[in-house]
Amino acid sequence: MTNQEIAKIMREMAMLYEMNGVLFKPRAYERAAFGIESLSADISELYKNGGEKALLQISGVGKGIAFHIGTILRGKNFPEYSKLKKKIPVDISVLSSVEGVGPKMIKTLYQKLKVKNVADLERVAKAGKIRKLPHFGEKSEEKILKGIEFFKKSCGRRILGHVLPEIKNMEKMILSFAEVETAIVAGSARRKKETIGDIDILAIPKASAKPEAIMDKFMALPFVEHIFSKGKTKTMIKLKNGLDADLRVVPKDSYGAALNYFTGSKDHNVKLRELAMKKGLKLNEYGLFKGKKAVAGITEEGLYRALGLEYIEPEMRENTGEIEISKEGKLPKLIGYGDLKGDLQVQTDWTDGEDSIEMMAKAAKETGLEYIAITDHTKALAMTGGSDEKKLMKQMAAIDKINHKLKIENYKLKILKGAEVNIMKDGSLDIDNKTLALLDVVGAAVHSHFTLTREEQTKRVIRAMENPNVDIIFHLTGRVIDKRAPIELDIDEIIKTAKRTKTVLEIDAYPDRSDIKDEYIKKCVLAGVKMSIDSDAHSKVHFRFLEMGIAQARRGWACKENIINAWPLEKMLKMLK
DNA sequence: GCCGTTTTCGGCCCGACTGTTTTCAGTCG
Repeated sequence: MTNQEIAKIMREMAMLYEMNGVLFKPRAYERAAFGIESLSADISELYKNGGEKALLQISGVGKGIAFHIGTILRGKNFPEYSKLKKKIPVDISVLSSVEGVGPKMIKTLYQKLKVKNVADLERVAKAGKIRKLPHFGEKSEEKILKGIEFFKKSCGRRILGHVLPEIKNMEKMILSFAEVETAIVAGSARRKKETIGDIDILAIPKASAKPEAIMDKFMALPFVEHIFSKGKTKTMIKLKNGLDADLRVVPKDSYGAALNYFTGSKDHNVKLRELAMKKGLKLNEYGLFKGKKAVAGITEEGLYRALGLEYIEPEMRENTGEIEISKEGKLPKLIGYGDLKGDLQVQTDWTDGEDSIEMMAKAAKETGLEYIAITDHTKALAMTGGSDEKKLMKQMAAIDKINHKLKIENYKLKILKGAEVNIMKDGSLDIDNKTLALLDVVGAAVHSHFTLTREEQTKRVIRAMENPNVDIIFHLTGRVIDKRAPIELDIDEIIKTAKRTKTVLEIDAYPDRSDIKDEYIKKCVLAGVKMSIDSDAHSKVHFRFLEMGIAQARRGWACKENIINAWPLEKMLKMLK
């Protein structure tokens, strides 16, 4: 069984207990589900090697839940689950994903109307049966139907890199309202998660302005599809692009507390509130209070300070140890959004890119870079017109010429010669070593045989890393979010080999890839393995993706010294093999 | 059922909005 499947059962358990009015267990199971979902190791593997004891290291999993997971993994019945499920045999996970439908409602709908799934729900709602139930009415029924409609066309979470321009645009529009003093996007977009489920926006009204006026303007924006709820301080809408957006308006004195609250993550916030409580304080979105007196909350910095913490960057706020380290004053100084000096993976019209070497170089310069490596595909990737040794030699000569030209034009940008060579099934490369040795930057990548076993894939990539010419492994796991699963790899073994062979692991910033992911970045930082942040640009407009790569690195707690292309050119080149 | 700078028992984050009632439960974040 996969981590996802186990996590799903834990989440269902949480809802089943919730339905039955059991206290505290729902939260416990939810936390266990979250812990399992964010686990990098395979839970069944963990159990096989270390038994129930090994499961205790999963956050939110204690003796009780470890025992239950053990039972499930041994293929046996999990008695409490079967019992509760028998009482209310419905598709809880799916039903609860309908907006506005929760555990208690699911229970009532099953007991009174035998609703087991979304199709049943739609049928009874359309038949007008729901409005006749006690505590339900016409409006609840309409709300459910609307929820089903959105459920049907819901596209789930969206890749942040894809929707970020729209989000920034929306932020700008709200900022332009006459009544708004300041507005900022919070939530998972501010934490720069790979994907986001909705957009949270915080606005502060001008002293003279009424919050209602801001709400009215917000709801009148052209991209609003539907209004879920509207109040003086909180409005929830659905956008035409399918995303939900919440706007909250708070007084100026609460800006820091509100921004912190709406940025999340939920777990980070809970931990902060617990910390406040232990200090005899109360934290909510309006401030940090001692009795009725606010002691902090105007700024986020002040809020953290009052809690005895260093300021924690939004990208770190996941309650994965950042609060503890912050207490000790030992937070890493994360790489900044303006810190990149180069980009080591750039494709051009020599293969599957859209623009010429010179156009890419000039666009890179405008982005603020000092060097780029041209890394077109090589011959095994025939569909891209990949280079063979001869074409690479030709391209190297062309790069010399363009570098010369840029120098005369006083463009302070250096183009490096590189390639994105293919790692073949057996770990060999599709370009000979003699030619690779002539390149400044050799990136190697898996573009085929995605379904080999974990052992085979690991061996294959390790062999590539052992090649004395391979400087960087590009997009290590090969995943494409929502399209292709990552290849199976023994990450710890890969990181060990990277350290031994001085191979750099890339953080591919192309939004669909975002590869390697944050938890692997954290492992690299710990192991002292260097990384690069590359755009994987296939067009001159793609350099904007570097922002997403930096975000990913920050979520993995990486600093400037961990990222080789944040270094000056000479120092970076010395690092390469 | 979990967890620990109130530590092996006794707590467990906090508030907005809605709909159906008329003081609050359910849902959401």
